[in-house]
Amino acid sequence: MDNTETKIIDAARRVFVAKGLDGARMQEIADEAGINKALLHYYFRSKQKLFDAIFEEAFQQFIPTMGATIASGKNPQEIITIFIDAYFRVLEQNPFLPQFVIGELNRDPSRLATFMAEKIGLTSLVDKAMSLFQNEGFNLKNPQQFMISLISMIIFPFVAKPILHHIIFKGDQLLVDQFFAERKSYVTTSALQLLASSLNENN
Amino acid sequence: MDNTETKIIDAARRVFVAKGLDGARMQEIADEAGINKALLHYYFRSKQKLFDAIFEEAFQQFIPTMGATIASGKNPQEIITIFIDAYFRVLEQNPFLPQFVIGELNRDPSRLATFMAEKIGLTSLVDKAMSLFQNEGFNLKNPQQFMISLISMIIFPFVAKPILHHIIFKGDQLLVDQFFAERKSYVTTSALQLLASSLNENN
DNA sequence: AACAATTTTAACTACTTAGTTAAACTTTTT
DNA sequence: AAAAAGTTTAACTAAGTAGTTAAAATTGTT
Repeated sequence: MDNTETKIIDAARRVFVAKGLDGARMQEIADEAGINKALLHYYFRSKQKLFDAIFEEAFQQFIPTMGATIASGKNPQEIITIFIDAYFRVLEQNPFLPQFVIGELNRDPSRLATFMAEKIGLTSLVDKAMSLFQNEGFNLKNPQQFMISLISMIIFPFVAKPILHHIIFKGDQLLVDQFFAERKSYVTTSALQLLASSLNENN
Repeated sequence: MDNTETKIIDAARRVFVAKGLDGARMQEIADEAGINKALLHYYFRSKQKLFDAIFEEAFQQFIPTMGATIASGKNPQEIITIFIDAYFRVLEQNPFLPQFVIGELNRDPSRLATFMAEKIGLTSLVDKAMSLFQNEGFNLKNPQQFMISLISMIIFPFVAKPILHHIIFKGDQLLVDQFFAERKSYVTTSALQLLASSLNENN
C-alpha cells in the first residue's frame, strides 16, 4: 500500500495537520512524500483538492461513530464508558486531529455547512445520544450540557497540549505522559459521578 | 484613544484573531484600520512585530490572573466559583481568544518557551492553585486532573463553537445562545459536585 | 502664514508560491 | 524488444505578498 497516491496522502496529512491549510506548502508535501512537485500536481490538481481530501478523512475520524453502541440497548453508564474508551483510542493514535479539525473549521466555518448538507446521519446520532439521557426510566435535566462537558474533558487536553506541557507541567514530559495515561479513567469516573449527581437532584 | 496606533492595534487584533498569522494580510489590516499599507509599516516595521504585539496581549488575557483570589483565604469551593465567574466574563467578551491563542501555540509551540522564560509568576500561580486542593484540611487526589477538567469545561465550548452550532444544535442560534447563557452555572455546579465526590472517596 | 508632523499616493523591489509544460528518463507490462 | 505507464528535470508563468521609497498632500502647531 505504499503506492504514490498513498505516499502523497500520508505526506499531505502530516504537513496539513502540522501547519494548516494556509501554512502548508505543496513543495514541502512533495518533499515529505519523496516525490517532486510536478508529480504531486499530476495526482492532485490543486492544493485545495488535496486539502479537501485530507480534511474530509480527518473530519470523519473526529466525529464519533457510536450508532451501533447506542442502539445496543446498554444503559447510559455502560455506553458512556464505551464511548470514552473508544474516543480516547482514536485520539491517542491521532493526538493532533482535534486541533486540526477545529482550527480549520474556525478558519472557515462554511466548510461545516457543506458537510452537514451531505451527512444527515450525523444530527440523528446526536438525537439518539440525547434520548439516551431523557426517556421513561432516565431523566437528565441538561443532556446537552452534560454531553458537551464530557467531550470537553476528553478533547480539550489534546488541543491545549502545549499549554499543559509548558504551563501546568512546567515542561516535564513525564508528568504530561502520566497525565494522559490517567486521563481516560479519570474522565470516566468524573462523567459517571456527574451523571449520578444530576439524577439524584431530580428526585 | 482612536489615534492611528490604536486603530492599527484594533484592526490587527480583529484580522489576526480571525485568520491567524499565516492567513492574515497586511493590506487587509491596513484597510480594516482605515489607513494605507505604507503607514502601517511606518508604525510597525514588520508583520511579525505587529503579530507579536497582538499575541502577547491575547496571551495575557487568556491566562487567568487569580493570584489575589487564591491568596484571599477563601475556601476552595468559593475560589472555584469566583474563578469560573471571572473567566467566563473574559471569554464572553472575547469568545475567539482561546482558539486564537491555542491555534497559534500549536502552530509554533516555541513561542511558549519564550514566554515562560520571562514570566516566572505563571508557574507559581499553578502551584498555588494546586496547594489549594492539597493541604492539611483538604486532600484532593488528582488536583491536576480536576483543574484541567474545569478549564476544559469552560474553554472548550468556545473553541468548538462551529461544531456545537452546526452539529449539536443543528444551526439553531437560539439554542446556542441558551447553551452559553446556562453554561457558567452548569459548570459551577459540576465542578463543585466533582470536588465533593472526590473528597468523599478519600474518607 | 510658516513650519512641522502625519498621512497618502503610487510605483517599485524582492521573494514566495501554486500551478504548468514539454522533454527526457525509468520502470512496468505486454 | 517494444509499448505503455509512471516519474523526473528544469524551466517557466502568473499571481500574491511583505516591505520600501520619495514625493505630494493633508493636517496640526506655533
